[in-house]
Amino acid sequence: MAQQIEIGLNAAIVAMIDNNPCILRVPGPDALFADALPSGPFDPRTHRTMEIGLRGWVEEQTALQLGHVEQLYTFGDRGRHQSPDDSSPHIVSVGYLALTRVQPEQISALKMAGAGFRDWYEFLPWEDWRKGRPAMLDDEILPELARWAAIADKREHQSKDLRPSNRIRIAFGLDGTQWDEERALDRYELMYSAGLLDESVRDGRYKEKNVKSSTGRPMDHDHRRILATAVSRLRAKLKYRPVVFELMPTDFTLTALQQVVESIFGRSVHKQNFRRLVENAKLVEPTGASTSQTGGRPAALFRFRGEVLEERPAPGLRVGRLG
Amino acid sequence: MAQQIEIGLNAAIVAMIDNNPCILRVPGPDALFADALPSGPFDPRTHRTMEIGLRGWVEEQTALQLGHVEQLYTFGDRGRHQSPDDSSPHIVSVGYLALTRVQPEQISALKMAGAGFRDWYEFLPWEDWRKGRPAMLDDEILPELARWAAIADKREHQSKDLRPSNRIRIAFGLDGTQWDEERALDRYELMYSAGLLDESVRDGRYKEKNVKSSTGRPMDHDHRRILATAVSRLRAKLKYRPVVFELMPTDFTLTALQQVVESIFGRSVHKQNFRRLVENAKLVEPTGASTSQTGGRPAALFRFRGEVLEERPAPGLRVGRLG
DNA sequence: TCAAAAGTGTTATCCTTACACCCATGT
DNA sequence: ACATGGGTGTAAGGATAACACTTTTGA
Repeated sequence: MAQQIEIGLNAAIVAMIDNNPCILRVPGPDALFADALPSGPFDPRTHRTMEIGLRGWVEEQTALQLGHVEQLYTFGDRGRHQSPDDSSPHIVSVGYLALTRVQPEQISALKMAGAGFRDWYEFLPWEDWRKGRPAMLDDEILPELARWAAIADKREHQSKDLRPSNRIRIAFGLDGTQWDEERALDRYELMYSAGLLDESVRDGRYKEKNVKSSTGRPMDHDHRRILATAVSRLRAKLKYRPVVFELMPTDFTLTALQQVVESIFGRSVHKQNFRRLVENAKLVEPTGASTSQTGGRPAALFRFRGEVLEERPAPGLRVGRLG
Repeated sequence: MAQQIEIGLNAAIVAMIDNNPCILRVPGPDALFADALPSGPFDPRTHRTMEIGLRGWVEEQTALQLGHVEQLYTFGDRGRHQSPDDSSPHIVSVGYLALTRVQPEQISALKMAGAGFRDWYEFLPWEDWRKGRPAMLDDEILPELARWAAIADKREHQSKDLRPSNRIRIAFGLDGTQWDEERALDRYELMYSAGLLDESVRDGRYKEKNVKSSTGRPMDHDHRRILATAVSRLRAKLKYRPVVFELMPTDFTLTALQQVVESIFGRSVHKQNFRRLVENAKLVEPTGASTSQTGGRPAALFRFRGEVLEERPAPGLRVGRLG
């Protein structure tokens, strides 16, 4: 009668390494195929809430101190990840985004345990526009998506949802519409549906991948989807909450702050406007010190001015268009 | 080893009745105490995804056609709703927001089954500013919140989160900060923590309610919290997605549209600016007909122009400040 | 003719965007 | 002196917010 289910908690744990956004990966059960996100069960007998449970096993297994933690989405994912030997007992999984800072010695400790941080753009390479529009979009992704859309449009021609070709146009910023970095999840899902990802094949949706070259590293289960959700959410959150600072050292230069923001958004931002924004929002204060580690003129050091949280209701980095 | 858990799906199903936002309520298990949100189990054997499961039992039990459905939040809520006879077996519950249209005959059918729609402001009366600032805020809620904050501030004085008095200031728009209709959830949670709600007492957090008069109808379990989440989410969503139209009849006057938007936001909006907004966004088109049902000059009828979905990436009603 | 609601035209202000130039240090 | 990155001032344009008045019906 009452259906019994097990809950899995999966975390996309983000830290900056050399001003690049990295996520913690562990070897997947099918280790040859793909990485996995760290995950653990939720046991309501030992943890009062799921977030406490998550913090518990993460800090226990990785010795990382988590800062901001945020629930992303819950899915009961039968139909996905049906490996023949279905060793995964949990049917419902809850995805989380977590932010942390990481020290070099922690990195080596993790490495010995087989885990480690990896640049999130290795999993989602089309999301990185910092060096301009990624060539793989026009070379591989968009042509194949267009081919798929032509078929899918017909199949869904009377659905009341948006037709695939339009979803693609909006998600990928085609004809007139512009690229919106927050739509990372939409892009992932379209590529999954169109058979452009290793996961599309693994889940039995396609016989073979519809594109020859790499479309980023795959992950176990839905983990890459969770990562795409985390990327979308973090990119959106930055604009109205000062969460970036949980990824920064206590003292930093404005350029370093800008680089971190750019690396998360996957695009460059306008230097002066960025600075004015940070200044007007009173998000930081000068420490008084400066550093000449950067080459060129020494840069003033700043720290996060935590009091903004108590002053303004939504202090974020509402960065504008391309820089 | 593997902890077995049951999943409950709870839906805040919203429909407009006489231009007021109403939610579907059913008699709670503890029927004398409070209403409940409709809820049902998730059985992965019969439903591929949780959303399909939800649509399934809702349409089966209520004969309502759901439009937009959106997951809100998942909580593993031990510690809440510990009724002495804990007859509720599920420990994890997933909250959903769903929009629907309802006909008079459906209302009577539901009434016979003991269910029915109720104005959501009966549950959250402090959220309705359409007739000005609700008196209960200054009469009851804010004084008691201030008293609680004085104590709670001390207890949490070294927490790195915001102190309660500041969370109150931001959530309720005190000194300089202005009321933000999207913070309905924050407000609910603060009132719950401060012992202002019947739920605070029922859950054993307080011996008695800290305020004599009514602070809105209580609900079972976390259901009023889910409702507050739904209100927040719908208010936010309206601004960047044209979901209002799922709550409107196919043909409507611009004033009716404005009233629906106002009733959801719980505040009035500026008439001309609202109209210009709707017009500029090309969200509607005239049907050609007009109605004189409204008293006064007949009003032109409009319908939703569904093509905007295919044209603009984020077509919503970015309504501005107070009208 | 008057009440009640529909419907329109215009201006001030601020925020976003874009532009180009000067400054301080290490080599 | 020159390369490198740090740091600033200012103006154009568009979106937002605020304003008050005219029009068409039913009673």
